[in-house]
Amino acid sequence: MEKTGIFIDFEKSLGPWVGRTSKLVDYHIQEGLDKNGLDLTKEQMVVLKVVNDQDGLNQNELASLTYRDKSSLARLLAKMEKKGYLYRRQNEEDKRINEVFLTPMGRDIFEECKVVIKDILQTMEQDLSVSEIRETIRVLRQVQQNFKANRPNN
Amino acid sequence: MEKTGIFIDFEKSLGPWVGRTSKLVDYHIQEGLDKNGLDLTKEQMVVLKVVNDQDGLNQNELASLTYRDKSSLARLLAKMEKKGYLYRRQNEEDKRINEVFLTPMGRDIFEECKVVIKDILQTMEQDLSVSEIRETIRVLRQVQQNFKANRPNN
DNA sequence: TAACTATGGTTGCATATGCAACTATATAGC
DNA sequence: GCTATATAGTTGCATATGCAACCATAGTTA
Repeated sequence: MEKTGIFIDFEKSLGPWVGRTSKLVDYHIQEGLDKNGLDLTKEQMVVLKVVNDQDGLNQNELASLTYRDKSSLARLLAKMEKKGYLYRRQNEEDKRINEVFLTPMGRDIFEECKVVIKDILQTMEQDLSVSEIRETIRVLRQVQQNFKANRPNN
Repeated sequence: MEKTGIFIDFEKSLGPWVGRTSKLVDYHIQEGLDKNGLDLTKEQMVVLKVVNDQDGLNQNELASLTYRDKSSLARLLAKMEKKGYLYRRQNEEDKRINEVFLTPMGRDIFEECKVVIKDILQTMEQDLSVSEIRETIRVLRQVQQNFKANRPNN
C-alpha cells in the first residue's frame, strides 16, 4: 500500500512529536542523574521534587500530582524510604492516611538534583526564544485541557 | 524554604509540560485501544505502525526507529509474534539478521488501530489552529535537535 | 450497636524498559 | 586457515507501570 500515508497526517500531528521528545528528555535526565552519581531514577526525582515543594501530603495526593497510579506511587515511596530520602507518618486522626516528609538527606539529594535538571532544561531550550517556549507551553496546556474531561489515574 | 521556587522557572520550562502531556496522550491511546477490543499495548501499536510502513526491517533498525533499546524491542516482537501479528525471517546471507514482516492479521489489526488513533489525535488537537500545531512541532523538533548530539539507545 | 459504604493504601499480576553480559555469526588481519 | 574484532540478537536483573482485588479504617444509616 501507501509508503507513508497510513495516517494521512500522522507526522504532522502533535502525538508522535510529543511522545518522542518526552522520551529524549527522560533519557537525558536519567543520564544526568547517573553521571552525577545521584542514586535516583527520574521518576523518584519527580516525587522528591513534589515532596520537597510541599511536605505532609498523603499518597493519593502525591499520586495525583505526579500523574501515577497510587500503587505505582506507593512502590516508589517504599524504595525511596528504604534509601532514607523520605519517611511516611501515619496520621493520628485518620489512621488510613500516610503523610510523606523528606529527611535531611532527601533535601540534600534534591539540592544536587536541581543543578543537574536545570542544566538539562537549559540544553533543551537552546536556540529557542522565550516567546516560542511560552507559546509551546500554552499549546501543550490546551492539549491537556482537551483531554481532561476524562482524566486518568487515581 | 521557598514555596514554589525550587527551580526558579521549572513550570515555565518545556520539560514538565512535554512529560505530562505525553503521559496523558499515552493514557488515552491505551484507553482507546482497550475500549475497541484491540489486543495491543500502545508500544506494540507503534511497532505495528513502523512495520506496516516498511516491511523487512531488522530488529536494530526497528529499535532505532521506535526509540527503544534493542532488547526491549526484541521482547515486544516476541509477544507480537506469539499473537500472530508478525513474524521474523532469518536473512539468508547474514544469519545474524532477522527481518520483520506483518502477517495478514497484523495488517488487519493495524487498520483498526488507525481509526482509533486518528480519533485520539483529533481530540487532542481540538481548538488548535493548523499554524499553532505546525509551530509547536517545529519547536519540539528543535528540542530534539538540541539533544541529538549525544543520542540514546541502540 | 450493627451493617453498608467510602476511602487510603497494599499486593498480585502482566507488561515495558535500559543496561550489561552473553551467544552466534560475520569480517578483517595475519 | 586462524585469531581478533565487530555486529545482531537474547537473556538476567532491577526498575516502573496500571489494573483489579484486597485489607484496614472511617463514616453513615438503620
